[in-house]
Amino acid sequence: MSRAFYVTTPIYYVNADPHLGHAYGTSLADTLARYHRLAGEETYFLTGSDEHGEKIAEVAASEGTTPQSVADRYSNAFRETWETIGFSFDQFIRTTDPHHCDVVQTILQRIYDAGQIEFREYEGLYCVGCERFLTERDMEGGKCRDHEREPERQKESNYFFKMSEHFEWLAETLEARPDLIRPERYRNEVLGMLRDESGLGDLCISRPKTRLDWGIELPFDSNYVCYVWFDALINYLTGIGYPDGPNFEKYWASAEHVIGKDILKPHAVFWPCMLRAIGLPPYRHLDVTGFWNVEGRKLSKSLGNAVSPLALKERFGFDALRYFLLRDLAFGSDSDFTEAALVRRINADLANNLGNLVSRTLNMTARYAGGTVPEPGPTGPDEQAIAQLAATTAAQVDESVRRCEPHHALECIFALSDAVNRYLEEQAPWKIAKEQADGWEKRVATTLYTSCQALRSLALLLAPFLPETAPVLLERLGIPDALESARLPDDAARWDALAPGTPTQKGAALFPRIEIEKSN
RNA sequence: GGCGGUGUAGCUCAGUCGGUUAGAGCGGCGGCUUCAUAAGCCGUAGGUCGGCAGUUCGAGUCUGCCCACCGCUACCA
Repeated sequence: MSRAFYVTTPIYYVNADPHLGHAYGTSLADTLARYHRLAGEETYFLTGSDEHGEKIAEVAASEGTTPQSVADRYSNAFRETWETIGFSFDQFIRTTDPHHCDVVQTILQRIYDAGQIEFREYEGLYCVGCERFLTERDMEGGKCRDHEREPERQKESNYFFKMSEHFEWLAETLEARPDLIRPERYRNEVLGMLRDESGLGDLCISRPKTRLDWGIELPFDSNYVCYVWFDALINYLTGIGYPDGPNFEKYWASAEHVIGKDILKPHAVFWPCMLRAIGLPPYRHLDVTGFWNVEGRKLSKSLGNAVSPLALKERFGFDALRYFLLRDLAFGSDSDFTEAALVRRINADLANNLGNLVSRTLNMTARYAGGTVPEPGPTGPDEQAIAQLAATTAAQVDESVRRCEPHHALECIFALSDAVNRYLEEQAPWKIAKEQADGWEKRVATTLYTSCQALRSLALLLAPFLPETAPVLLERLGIPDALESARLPDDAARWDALAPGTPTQKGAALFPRIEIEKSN
């Protein structure tokens, strides 16, 4: 029985166009999905859009249009961008899909029947300008910060999910499963939230329609709609056919959510508690990413420095961009996106190291071996060392990907490429070919054979990270179908899979070097 | 304020259970080489491991205090 793998991106809130941060999270999930597929696991990759809630209603009101049309516009922008880029998601879910709304209502009713939802009257300070209740933080000198007016004391009744009943269980679960939330610092943060109880209580899951009607109606009270987070999180279940889809159990048991650090609390606290109330086990991993700054500044709508993923794809190619994102951001930390750093990374790793290795290997194969993978002569310790390193690298990549450390996986892969460059330098087949001493042809053949095998390993290991480039490389190695039957990590460690006699093609530069521009 | 994190070569960062001369990549500099994308390879950088004190035979690696920056505590990936 093959293993399963289920990965999700956050569902993107439809009040802005896709930017670098969205592209990063989706690239990570896409890479994980591709890796696990190549590892022979039944993989399901879900992304989508989160479309309910006040902010969308506000945007619609300000534009004089309907929330649905705002949601349609941005949801399409995300879906089309992701399709253009070529992400390998299996489904693009929308929280306004009728099926999703049905599932949300089913779950609400079930939790309600189980006594996990309570109707409570709430009295607080309501700001007419904000159209919401204020907390102390929203006020200064007794007035709303935004509107500088005194809020009114109002009563409102709402439904609350008795979330706090699950906190003890959640804390124990986090203690028992150190890799549930990773990197570890975010797990610690969540434990902190649970410990000091600052502000964390039961979760208000309703909004009266008099205030907000853009949401899913509560099945047990048509005067209310569901709080947007409660609705949104459930997409992760809807997407794989909850409650009775044939694959639901299989996928849910291997669920892995990729999120940004800004939405840690809903995913690390609300969601596990909700799942427990629903009667489901928690997800397997929550992978929390850091943020990208741009040229030293925070990514922000008001600064207008949001970087369009499509524009970057146009200029640099998506494989290169994605490589930079996954390589340069230590998983979990923040990092700075600069064009200078991007160009440096592309040139140093993709052009000089990998791309040039491909060029020189395939060029020499054409020149000294008639354009086919040569029949090797006897191998020595140098060849065995390369083969050994490929095997080690495959194992390291597997481990790193499973720990959600893409930067480390890539570091290992490029160390292999680096080692092959050095190996070539030591063997110097061009020199041997020139001197033509006894048996020179066999020696050159052995060297080129070894390099070609290494390129094959590199292409397989890179396939999840560079989905456009890896197939090109495999094609040049004369094995265009290699990915169809490949199994990572073991196949990347095989050293006999590229048969002598296989025709190779030199081709153009895989990643042309980018010359320094004075654009900024 | 509270909780947490970070501070290691010019830049980005690794540094497991404390132990010989503190590492990598990039950049810079010098040399070699020409199969290759002016790419590659070799050598080099002498950094008080934020500061002070302590524990120890011995601390970047543990303890305390201090300084700086950052995150969370408030539904922007």
